Formats: sequence, structure tokens, C-alpha cells
Amino acid sequence: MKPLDKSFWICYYVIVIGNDNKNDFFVQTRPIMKMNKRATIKQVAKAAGVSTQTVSRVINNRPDVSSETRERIQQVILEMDYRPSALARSLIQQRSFTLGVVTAGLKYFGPSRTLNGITSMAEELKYALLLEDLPHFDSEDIKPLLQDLISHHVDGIVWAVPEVGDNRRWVDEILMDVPVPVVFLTMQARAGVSTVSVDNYAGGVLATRHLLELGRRHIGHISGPLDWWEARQRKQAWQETLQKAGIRATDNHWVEGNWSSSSGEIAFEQLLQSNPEMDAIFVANDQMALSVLHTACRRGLVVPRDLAVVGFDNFAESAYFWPALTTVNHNHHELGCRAVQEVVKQIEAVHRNERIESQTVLLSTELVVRDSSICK
Amino acid sequence: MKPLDKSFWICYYVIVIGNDNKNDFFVQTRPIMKMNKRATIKQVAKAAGVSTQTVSRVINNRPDVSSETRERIQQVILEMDYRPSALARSLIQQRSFTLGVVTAGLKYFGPSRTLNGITSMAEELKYALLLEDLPHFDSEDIKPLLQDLISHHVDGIVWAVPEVGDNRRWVDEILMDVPVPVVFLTMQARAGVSTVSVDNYAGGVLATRHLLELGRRHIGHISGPLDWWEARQRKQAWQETLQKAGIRATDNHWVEGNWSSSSGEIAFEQLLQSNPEMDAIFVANDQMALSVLHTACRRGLVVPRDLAVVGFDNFAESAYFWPALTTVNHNHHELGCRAVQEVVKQIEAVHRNERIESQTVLLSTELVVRDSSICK
DNA sequence: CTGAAAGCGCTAACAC
DNA sequence: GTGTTAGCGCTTTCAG
Repeated sequence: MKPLDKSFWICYYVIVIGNDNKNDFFVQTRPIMKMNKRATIKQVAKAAGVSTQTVSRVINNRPDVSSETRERIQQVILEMDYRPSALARSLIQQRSFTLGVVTAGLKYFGPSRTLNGITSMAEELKYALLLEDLPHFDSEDIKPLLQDLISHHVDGIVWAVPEVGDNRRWVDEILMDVPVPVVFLTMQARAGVSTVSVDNYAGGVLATRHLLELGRRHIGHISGPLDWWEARQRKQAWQETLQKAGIRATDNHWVEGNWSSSSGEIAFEQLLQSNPEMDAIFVANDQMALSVLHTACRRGLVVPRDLAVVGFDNFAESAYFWPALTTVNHNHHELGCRAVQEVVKQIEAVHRNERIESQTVLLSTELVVRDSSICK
Repeated sequence: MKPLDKSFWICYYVIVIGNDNKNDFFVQTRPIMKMNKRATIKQVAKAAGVSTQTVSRVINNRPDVSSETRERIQQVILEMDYRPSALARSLIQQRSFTLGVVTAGLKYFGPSRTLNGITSMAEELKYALLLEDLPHFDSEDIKPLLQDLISHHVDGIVWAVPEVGDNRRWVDEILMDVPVPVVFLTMQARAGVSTVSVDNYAGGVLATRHLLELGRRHIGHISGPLDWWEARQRKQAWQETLQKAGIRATDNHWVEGNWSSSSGEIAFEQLLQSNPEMDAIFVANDQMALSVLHTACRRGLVVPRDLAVVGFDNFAESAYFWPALTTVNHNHHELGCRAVQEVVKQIEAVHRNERIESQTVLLSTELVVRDSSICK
């Protein structure tokens, strides 16, 4: 038997379909063929009867090819379904048009929306994305990860991991060894580092002021875990806004949660004990606010009459909580977009041998007033 | 002035910090230096006084190097912070250890959890991930996208876009031209195609049977958009389960939503009109179920006494709806993991010149009973 | 055990 | 306009 043409491989497919709750299944095989090889520039050149250089010129839209040759080559390219190898190009051009993206907690609402912003802007700017998702926010040794990205020749890095604990400790030591621009999301501004963050402090002020303006004077707070920079910002805004209004915010008036609905429930119960006069509460995210609404309802408290509730994040379902949740809106998508824009700007600058300037961007927030704070 | 050493570039960083709601900002500049170049195998070889091949042997843990030479080279590698170029390796080895991942609707709950599963399994199996996110579920021309992935030499592709409309129309025409294994998520089984999906039909049966067992006889349904395969499966399960129980499910008994909470509200209002006897409802996802709870509450209906509600997806907040939502749980994370395992299995097989077999995997679901269906 | 030569797919720099 | 040469960073083959 003649050996198979190496450019094809034959596959036999087996289908196994389980029926629900039974062990029945049926099997079906069918051979199908797959082309095994991408076309190379050499093959195209040979087929068109020119040198690889000329093909390269056509691919890159260089002017110095006769229109006759160009057309012939383009024809061949179409026929052979040829696409130049991005890898080989990256090697020779010392530019990959690829961004490394490092995320954490992709399963949560915020990070994935941010990633969505990153993908859309990267697509727009024609950059490919190499994705790494950290298993924990407070990651151990990030050096191997950085080296991995660099070994893939990424042109820049978007560090889309929020600042938690001292998970930025490596920045000062290692960042200067990273040979490409890096932009950080959601972290405290630092000299010499580009960051893009939401203005959590301003958002916290909006929320707290809103409750003050409604005449509430016993305003509690459920914070996020305080090793999160964002949680500290929101809490600080609550505290300082109350102080400016001449109201003391003591330790009886707030409890630390961990962002989850279940932690919100526990925190709220605690707060009801320590601060029975409480007539309003600013909760550091909508998930926890949801369980506050839930628990209040169960306890016979009427929101907002007995307790006004304001959340943070404005996640898609908040408008359908019962009652609909007043919350602070901010734009995760925009966050990702801006980060990509910034890192690409720096890449371009480096490429033109210009010096680059780091920028700290703070995105604004807005209050979305719904039924959980205003009595109808 | 002496020209700068080409292996360094100097950057001046400018920090701009906006104060909330004021136009104040301050600027700070500081020059910092970044190393410009990754070390190459050549430089390592030179520094260690050996040839590049010997370094290569050390990198790849080949046995045939004297332990003396090996140690010296490893020392140099550490000092120079050298990592081999994944690009160059991919080129020569004709293997990139990179998977192309195509998603859609990353901003939604399900797809991002699935991506999380993909990242964690890819990490475990030491594959890098090239991410593309489609702006729409029902995508126009996917050929350029596939070509783009192939031009990046991905070893396999995970198509994590749910089957919507005829967005699988290209499969029969184009798939055999794709020179690497492809695994599809969330789609109807087809001959010759590997798929991994959740058993939506079985889940729908669980939900409907549960309501029947509670003695409900007027069970409505709010479906997802019926151009979605998943939505059709869930609806069909509802319909057929009722029929098997001797109950007719006519067009008065269901309305089509679009997965969003707002569509769920509208659909529910409609259903209340067309089917006033309704004493239970199976809603095709938790978001829409949320607005059903919300609307029922507003209308003075008591859940579950007047209306038992079952959702689908078990998203993290469902336990904190009011009342807590009974729903069908399935594992988005697992979905991503299985897809990566499957595609890597096929890649390995191709690499060993074995024939590969396609498999249809259906992940099971389970009912999570909470307060929205069972009267206490 | 180690090194020299060739080449993965492509493009920059130069020739003609 | 077009082809030739060299080389991006690495590994494979083969010679010593």
C-alpha cells in the first residue's frame, strides 16, 4: 500500500451520545480528511514563478511590484488559501503585534467585563491577545509568568489584576527588567508606573452624600475585604464624607465583608446588632447589597423606609432586585479599552524611539438612583 | 554626547493624578531605564564559552551534556535571566503549544466562567492561549478569524461560541480546511465534529418534573431566544415533560424572552394575561427568573404559594434572590476544562500520527431546590 | 560529550 | 521591478 500523502491525515470520528439518565448511546464512525499543512511563501513563490521576496512585497502592499505580477501572485494566494506566518514575521520584525493580558478572577463579574473591553480594543487596534489567568488575586511568584509572556515576544502587557494585599510588591524590583511597556489596572498611583483605575473614592463620596441628602444620619457601611485597594478607597470615602458632615463613623458603624452575597448577609446581621439606629447603609458592591435587601426583607424591615440601601458596581441585574437597587455605576469595559490604548501608545512610542510617559487615568463614576434609597 | 547604548532606553514618566471633581493635578517626571533586549541563546553560549547547541541541550534537559558544562550554563542562564524564545521554538518544532480560543459575549456570566475553565486547564496542560472575542454571537464571516489563528500556528482551537441561528453554517464547508483539531462548545451533536455541551434537555426535564411533583398543573415557560440551541433544548424538555404527564402545553403557556432580566419582566406580564391559571413557571435562565420574582412581588403574588418559580443556570446570586431561587445547576467551568482536555488529546494524537476520534460530551445537570418552589 | 551546518517562514538590505 | 544574500532564535542532523 502506498504511504499516505504527507499533506493529509485521515481521521475516524466516533460519536458517543448519552441519553439523559440512561446508558444508551450509539456510535458512528466516518473517515474524514484534513489538510495537514499551511501553505508557505516558498510554495506560493514557486507556484507563481517568482521569488519569495516578490511575494513578500505583495503581502505587505509594497508599491514596487508590477501590477501584472501582483495580480498573478494574489490569484495564487487566494487559490492556495495562503496566510503569512505571524510567527516568522514576529521573529524577523522583532514585533509580534501581540499583547500579554494577565487577569485574575475571570469568573467574577468585573474582571470579565474588563477583559471584554480589552478584547474589543485590541481587535480594533489589530493586536492579538495572549491570555493568562491567575488562580489567586494575591499571587505568589509572578516572575515565571512574566518570563513566559516575554518568551512569547509580547509587545506590551496589560496587568488586569486588581491590587490586593501586597501583590504589587514585585513592581519596584522587577518592572524595570521587563523589556516592554506594562499598564496596570485598578491600582494605587505610583511614580513611574502607568495605571488605569476607576475612581472608587469619588464613587464612595457620591453614594454617601446621596444618603446624607436624603436626611439619613445613621449611615452604616459594609466594606469589601480591606486588603483590596478598591475596598479601602470606598470605605475611606464613606468615612471622610461622614466626618465632613460632622458625623462620626466609628467601628460600630461598619463591618468588613468579602464581596460575596453570603458575607454580606453575615456582615449585615452584625451591623444590625452593633448599630441598631442605622437608617441607611452603603454597601461596597451589589452582590453584598443584594443579600442586605434579602435579609432586610426577611426581618421585616422595609427598604427604603426603614433602611436606605446603596450599592456599588451597577451590575446588570441590580435594576431587578427587590426593591431595585440604587448603586454607583462605573464602566469596566472602558477600563479595559483605556488600558489597551495606553499600552499600545507606549509601544508605538518606543518603536519610534521616543521617550514614553506614564499616565495615571482615573475613570469617573455616577450614581444610579433607584427604589432602594428613595421612598415613593 | 555619546549615543545611548542600544540595549537601554530611557523613559521619562509623567504622572497625572486628577482629584475628584476638581481640575487639580500634579505632574512628576522621573527618568527610568528599561532593558531593551531579551537575552538570546547565542549570548548565553558566548558567555558560557560553548556552542548554541550545547545550551539548547541544557534547556531541553537532554542527557548528553557533562554535568560540569551543564552547571556552568545553568549559572549563566540564571545570571542573564534567559528564557528561550517560544516563537523560534514554535517555528522550528512546528508546534506552538498554543490554543486558539474563540468566545462571544464575554461580558455575560456563562461565557466568562467557561473561559475561566479553559484558562485553568490550559495552564495545567502547559498550553498558552490566544484569545479572540466575537462582537456578536451570530457572526458574519469567520474565515478571516480562523486564518488569523492559523497564521499564529495554534495547535488547536476551542470554539467557545454557543450555537445561535445558523452560526454553525460554516462548519461543513470550512472545517476540513482547518489544519488543526477544533472542539466546539455548546452545540448540537454532529457527525465528524467534537462537541462539549451541557445537557440542557435533561436539565429542563428536571425542572419541569420538580414542578409536577409539587402538584402544579399549570406550568408556564419563559424561554430564551429560540434561535439559541440551548433555549430550544430547554423549551422542548418543558413541553415534552408536560405532554408525557398528560398535560397540554399550548402557545398560551409560554413566551419567548431574550435572556435579559428586562425581557423576563415583559414575558411574565404577557404570560399572566394569556394564562391566568398559571401556578408555576419554569424560566430558562436565572436573570429572567429574577425579574419574574420581582414582578410577582410587585403584583402581590406570593412565591411560591401562588406561583412556584424554577430558573436555570444557578448563578452565584440566585441563592440571595427573594425568595431564594430554585434552579438547575450546571458547570460552566467544567465545560471549558473538558473542551481543552479534548482538543489537547486530539493534538497529541495527531502528533503521534494516530487517527483521532471525535466525541460528543454532554455534561449533566442537577436541581437545586430553594424557597421559590417549596412552601415552608 | 560537543560543535558545525542547515533550515523553520519570513523580511531587510542590497544588488542588478 | 525583481532576485540574491543574510539572518531573526532556535533545533535537528550529523560529524568528530
